[in-house]
Amino acid sequence: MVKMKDVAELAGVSSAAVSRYLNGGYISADKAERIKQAIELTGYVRSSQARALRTGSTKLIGVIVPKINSESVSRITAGIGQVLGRRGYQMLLANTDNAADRELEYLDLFQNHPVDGIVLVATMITDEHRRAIESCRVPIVLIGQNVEGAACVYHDDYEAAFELGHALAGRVDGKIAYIGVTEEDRAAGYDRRRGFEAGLRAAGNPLDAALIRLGSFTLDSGYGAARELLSVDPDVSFIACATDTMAAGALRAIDEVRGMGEGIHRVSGFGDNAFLRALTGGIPTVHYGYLTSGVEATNMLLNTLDGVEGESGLKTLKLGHQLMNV
Amino acid sequence: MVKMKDVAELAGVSSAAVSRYLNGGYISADKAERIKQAIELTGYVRSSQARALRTGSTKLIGVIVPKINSESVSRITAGIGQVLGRRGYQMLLANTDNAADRELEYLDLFQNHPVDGIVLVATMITDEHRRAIESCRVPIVLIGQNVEGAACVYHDDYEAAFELGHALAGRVDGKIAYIGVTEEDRAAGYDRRRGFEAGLRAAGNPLDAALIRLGSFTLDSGYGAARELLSVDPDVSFIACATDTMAAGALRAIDEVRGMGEGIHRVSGFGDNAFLRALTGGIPTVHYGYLTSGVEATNMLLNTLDGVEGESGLKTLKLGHQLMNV
DNA sequence: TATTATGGTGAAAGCGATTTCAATGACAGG
DNA sequence: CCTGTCATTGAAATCGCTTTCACCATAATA
Repeated sequence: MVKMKDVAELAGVSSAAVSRYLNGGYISADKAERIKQAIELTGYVRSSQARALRTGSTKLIGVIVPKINSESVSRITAGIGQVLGRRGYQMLLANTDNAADRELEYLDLFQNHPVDGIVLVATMITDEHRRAIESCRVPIVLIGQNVEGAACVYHDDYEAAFELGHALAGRVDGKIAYIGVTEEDRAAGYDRRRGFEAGLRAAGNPLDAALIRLGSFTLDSGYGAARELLSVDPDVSFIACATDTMAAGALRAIDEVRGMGEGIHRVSGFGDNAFLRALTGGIPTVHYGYLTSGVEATNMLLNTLDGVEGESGLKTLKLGHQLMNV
Repeated sequence: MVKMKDVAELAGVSSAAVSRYLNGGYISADKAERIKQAIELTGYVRSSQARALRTGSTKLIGVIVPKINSESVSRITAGIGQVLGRRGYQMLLANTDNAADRELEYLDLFQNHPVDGIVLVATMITDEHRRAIESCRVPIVLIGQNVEGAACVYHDDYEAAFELGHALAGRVDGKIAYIGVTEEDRAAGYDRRRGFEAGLRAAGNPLDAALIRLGSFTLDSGYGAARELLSVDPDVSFIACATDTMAAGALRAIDEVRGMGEGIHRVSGFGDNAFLRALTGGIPTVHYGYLTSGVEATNMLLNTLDGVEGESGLKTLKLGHQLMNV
C-alpha cells in the first residue's frame, strides 16, 4: 500500500507538502504539479483511517432506521443517501427492527465511535431517548417526529389526519372504524388517531371508541384487526388505518368477508403506497414527501458539519402533505 | 475523551496491559480486575479509528445496492444487517440508483478505504465489473447473479421461470405476452425471459416474439408496456412480467382497459410481493428467500474474515425458490 | 537601508491504539 | 544451587496522516 511518504519522496518534497496539496494549503505551482504526477503514477489514495485518527472526522454519518424493508423508510433512506453521496459522506446504516432499546444502543455505539453526525428515523421517543439525544456528542437530526429541543424534520400528522377525517366524514355511509398503531409512536400513533378523530368530530360524525383497534405496522396486523372489526360489528363500512400497509391488510379482510369490491372508498391509509395506488385505483390516503424529508434532514446536518455559511444549520422543519383520492 | 492511557494510570498498569486485557492476552487476575474497574469508572470506550489504523481492520462491511426502495433489495439488506449486527460489524451502505458506473465507483471507494469486505447486490455485470471484482483487495460476495470466478449467492432464475412458464402454459387461454427487463441484468433480464420462453415452449405453447416488451423495473414501466401490448393485440389475455412491481403496473393497465376483474390469472410476476399478494388474492409468482440470501452471503463473508474454522468460507451458493399461486 | 508582510517549506510532534521485545520473578527439575 | 520454562509485564516502535512551528526567501513598505 503506497503511502504519503512514498509520494513525497517520488515528488522530491516532504509529506507535509503532499498533505497540504491534498487539503489545499500553501503550495507552489511546480511542486503541486510534481505531486499530482507522483500521485497518479503511484495510484496513491490516502488512508481514511489515519486521517480520521488525526482529524477526528470520519466523513461517516450514522443512520438509524426502525426497519429497512418498509416503503416509507426506504424512501427516506434513499433521500439521505442521495445527499450524503453528493457531499462526500458515507452512510453507516443501523436497522433496529423496531426495538427501541437497539435504537439507544446504536445511538451510543455511533457517538462513541466513528460517525460525524446522526440521522435518526424516529418512531418511539421515550425519556431515555430524549436524554440520549440531548447528550449526544455529535450533531443529530430526527426524521418523522417532532421532539422539543432536537432538530427535527417531520410531517404534521395531526393536521393531515384531521383533514382526512374531515373529508371522509361526509362521504361514508355506515360506521367508520380505525386501526391505529401504538401511541408510543407519537406521530403515527397518537397524532394520527387524534387528528382523525377530531376531523370526524368536526364534521359531526364522531368515531365510536369501540371501533378502534391497534395494529403493528404490518400488513398482517391490519388484516387481523380488520377481520375482528368486521365480525364484531357488521355495520362497519369503512376502515381508516394509520398506514397504507395496514390498509392493504384491511382491504384483504374486507374482500374475504364481503367479496371483492371496487377497492376504493372502503379503507384509507397514510403514505400513498405505490402498489396500493396502482392495484386499487387509489384509496384515500395522505401523501408525504418521504424522499424530501431525507434530503432536507441530511442537508441540514451536513451544513452544520461543514460549516456552510448562509445555509441554515440545525433547526426544526415541518414539511407539507397532500390528501389523495378524497 | 478518556483514552487508554488514562485507564492504565488509574489502574496502575501500563497501557499495554489494558490493551491485552481488552484483546485477551496474558494478564493476571488481579490486574484484570483493576482494569475492569477503571474502565467502568471512567466509561472508557476504545477509539475504533486508532484501532483501525493500527490493525488495518475497521469492522465495516460495504454494501452496494442498486436501489434501496425496492422490496427485494430492502429485504436482502435487512438480512445483511441482521447478521452484521449480530457479529459485531457495521454496514456502510451505498446506493447506486441503478447506475452501473456508480457501482464501480463505490467498489473502488470501498476497497481503497475503510471496509473489511463487500457485499454487492448485483444487477448488471459488465466486463469492467468482472475486472473490478477480480482485483478487489478485500473479500467480496455477490447477491443475485451467478458470476464465474466470484463468490455468489443467487437464485436460479432460469429454472424458476421455466417452471412458471410451464405451469402457466396450460391454464391460460388466449395469448401470453411478456414484459421483461434489460438483458444486461443476466438474472432478471436474460435468465427469466429465456426460462419462461423455454417453459412455455416445452408445454407446447411458445411465446410470440412480437408480444415481448421491455420495462425498467418500475411500476409505471410495467403499466406503460402493458397498455401498449393491450392496444397492439386485443387477444392478449395474460401478461407475464419479470418482476412483481411491473406486474402491478400491468394489472392496473388491464383494469383500465378491460375493467376490474378478479385480479388473478391475468398477470404473473417474480418476487411474491406482499402488497400484490394481499390486494389481488395472489398472482402466479415466484417466491425467493431474499432475506435468506442476505443472511447467507453475509455469514459467508464474515466467516472468511473472522477465520471461522469448520464453517464454510467464500463459495457459490444457489438458493431454492417456490412457485406461488399456480 | 531597515523593516515588515507574505508565500512556501520541512522537521517533528502528535492522534490512540496494538504489538514486539527484552526483562522479570516464580517455580520445577536436575 | 543452577538452569530452563513460563506466565506476566512495561517501554517503545509503529500505523499514516495532519498541523504546528520555526525558518527562509522575496516583495512591499517605511
